[in-house]
Amino acid sequence: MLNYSTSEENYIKAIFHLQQEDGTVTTNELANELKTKPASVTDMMKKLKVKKLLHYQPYQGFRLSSEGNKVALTIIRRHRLWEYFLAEKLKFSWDEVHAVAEHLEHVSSKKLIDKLDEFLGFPRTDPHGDPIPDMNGKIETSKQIPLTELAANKPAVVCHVSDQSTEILDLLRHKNISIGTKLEVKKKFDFDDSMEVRIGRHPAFTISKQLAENIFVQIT
Amino acid sequence: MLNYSTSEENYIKAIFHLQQEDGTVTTNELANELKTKPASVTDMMKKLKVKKLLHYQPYQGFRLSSEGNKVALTIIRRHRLWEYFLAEKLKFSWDEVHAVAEHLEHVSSKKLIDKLDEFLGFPRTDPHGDPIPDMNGKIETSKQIPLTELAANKPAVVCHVSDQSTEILDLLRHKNISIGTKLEVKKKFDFDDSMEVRIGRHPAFTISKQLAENIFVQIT
DNA sequence: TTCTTTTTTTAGGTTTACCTAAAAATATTT
DNA sequence: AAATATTTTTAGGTAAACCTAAAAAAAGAA
Repeated sequence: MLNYSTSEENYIKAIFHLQQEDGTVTTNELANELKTKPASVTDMMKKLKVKKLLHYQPYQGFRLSSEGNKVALTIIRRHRLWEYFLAEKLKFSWDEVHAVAEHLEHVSSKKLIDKLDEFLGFPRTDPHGDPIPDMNGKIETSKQIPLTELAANKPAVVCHVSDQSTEILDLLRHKNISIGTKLEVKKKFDFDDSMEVRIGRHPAFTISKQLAENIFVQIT
Repeated sequence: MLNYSTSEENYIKAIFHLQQEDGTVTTNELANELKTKPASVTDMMKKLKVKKLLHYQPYQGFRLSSEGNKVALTIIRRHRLWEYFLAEKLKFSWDEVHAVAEHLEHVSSKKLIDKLDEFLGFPRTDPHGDPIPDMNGKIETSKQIPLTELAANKPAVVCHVSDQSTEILDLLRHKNISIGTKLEVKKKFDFDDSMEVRIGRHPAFTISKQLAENIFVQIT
């Protein structure tokens, strides 16, 4: 696998994430995600097309080629392993790891990453509950659903929080929810889409629609 | 302290190292060290002068300002802590750490480096025996002398090897010399400046002038 | 000291990754 | 379907960090 610039890597990673939801990604979506201008996106798309990392016809949006996907997965592997390292070994808090990992992920030595993986004991998920691709780019695809879609009285475990702001962390800490928390939805209110949630034998409490949308769980 | 580009950091680091020997650094020396062209060096010197990181009058060579020195020491701190991490935790061999640390050193989070330092147990030297600056940029200045200058029968400990090629590593391994090895010079031969060296109670063996020049020791 | 060589700087060009503004293509409304 | 709005691309420009070639300054030799 060739080496790519930090900028190219950031584009590839962003496309990978956006196409999980959309299938195909548009110029504006990508410009917005990367806080850059549509014209810059078009420039880069031409370059990545020449490098055969993505499929792109002008005005038609784009998606990664299989080579592009492979590249994306190695970047995500680096990112998540560094996040795990920062949280687990250096005791960074949950909401601090992302920003630092954004920089570390661009150091591209394969040997470094594989040895780091080994040193960390081959962790399967990062501190946000996202799965870490293995050496071959294989990634666990567990069916994560937002809390809004969890049926009532189904026991589930929190595996991911999509928003990573300090504000949401604060709220989650207050409600005693973190990755690995086992919970059940007891009741949903159609009026404002809020819900009553219960952790173990504790008394149930209320969660807003906005919060529930950002909490992802796996049914247990 | 401000943030500097990877390129700026590499220039600052190179000047720092060169001025240890020379006091003042010339355009050609620096171009040679960084494998770039003299014209590029002049460009960068102008920029670093504006940023007040160095003293520079056209045609007069340059040296770092006190601010420049501070910056250099934080980069060296990052580099050597990462080298220590790679060797100690990830089990990289001695001659592999440098190349990877060259990339990691440009990740500029102060918190990352201070936490890494703590995680590693505040090591005082990197795997090559070079001292690691502390959080305030203080660096141990132990009088390291090349083996060529060590008087006969003075016990000393190997603290540094200046050349870091695979070839020298190979030779050192064969002779059983590494950082921390305690040795004594038994005899010097003026004809070719070779010397007889003895490690502990083992039989003495010969070291060439070229090798001795690259081995640095501290008297114990 | 003057001439020659070496070193350093200037002038002008390239590439990467951005940008703005305008043109072209596509989508949406009426 | 035509008009309008939005999205995307093109055209042309900027800054960083490099380059080559030529000019200027400094150093060394005759």
